[in-house]
Amino acid sequence: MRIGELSKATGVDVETIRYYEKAQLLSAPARSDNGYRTYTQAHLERLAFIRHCRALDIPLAAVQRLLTFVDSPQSDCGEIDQLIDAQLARVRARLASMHALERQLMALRGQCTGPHSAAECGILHDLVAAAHGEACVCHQN
Amino acid sequence: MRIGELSKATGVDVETIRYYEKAQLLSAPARSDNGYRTYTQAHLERLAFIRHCRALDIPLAAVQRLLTFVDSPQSDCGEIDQLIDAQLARVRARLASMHALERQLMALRGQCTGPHSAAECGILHDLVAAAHGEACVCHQN
DNA sequence: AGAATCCTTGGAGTCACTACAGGGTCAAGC
DNA sequence: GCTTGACCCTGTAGTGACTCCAAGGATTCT
Repeated sequence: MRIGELSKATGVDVETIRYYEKAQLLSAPARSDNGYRTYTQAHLERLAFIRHCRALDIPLAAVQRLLTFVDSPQSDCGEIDQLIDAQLARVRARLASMHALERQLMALRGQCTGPHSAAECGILHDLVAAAHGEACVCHQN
Repeated sequence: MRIGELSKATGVDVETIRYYEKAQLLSAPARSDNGYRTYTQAHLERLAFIRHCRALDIPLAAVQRLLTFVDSPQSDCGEIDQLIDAQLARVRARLASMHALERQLMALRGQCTGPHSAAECGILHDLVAAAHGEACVCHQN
């Protein structure tokens, strides 16, 4: 299978596949006489594994760790749990701060209703007030 | 005020302040005889404004647009509204995908309960199954 | 005087790609 | 045989918003 076919089969961009090879996530495939990469079914599965992990927003370094577990099935799975837990914690922390952000932006957006000049804009006023250390609607609590 | 004092006054890293100057967000300050940057109160306020926007996760390019409105109070504020709306939309889109992510990771985490080998690990099993195109707990729906 | 702290510049590293530039290879059609 | 177009190769640079470091000069404290 050439790189274009692998790309179509997995939906992963050709450049991204080459990037994974350089980043040592995908083993370098055999080359045909003309220098083209020739992939096997094993490569396809490994790539699908990587993309599935990435769909879960797992960093590439953690994906690499997970791949070593795929390759050594006898090892203890404790670190796998830890990796997923860490990822869950990251996602939850980000989620909480994004919720706060949404509230803050909504409060800020509420400061400006109709069309008028920047000088009269409640949003800008609020952002400038915050810069003076004064209270702002978005960071009141 | 020297850069270290500005840094302490605002809680912004010295390197970040220099970065803002290079990125044209903060105007280049005067220099004292020894070449040290000398900041004014106006710089401090501008920096506080930038950081407040960044706390709302507004991209630096958008912050730069906002700063031009601070400098020209007579202009129409329509674009300000648009900027905040765009930011709110970005945050909400990210929020939705992060919620989905949390659900997926929780389902995946539920596959592994006790300590055992990687070969028996439900998490790894699920990730590999997904790589084979089979159903996985995390992307069932 | 020496040490610690501060300041300067410039460049590289982070993450996970993405986008070229400048070439080589191959199959189909004329 | 030649052109066209799709594919492939390598290597490098860019993205955003910093962060870190090296190598040196200035200032301040003891």
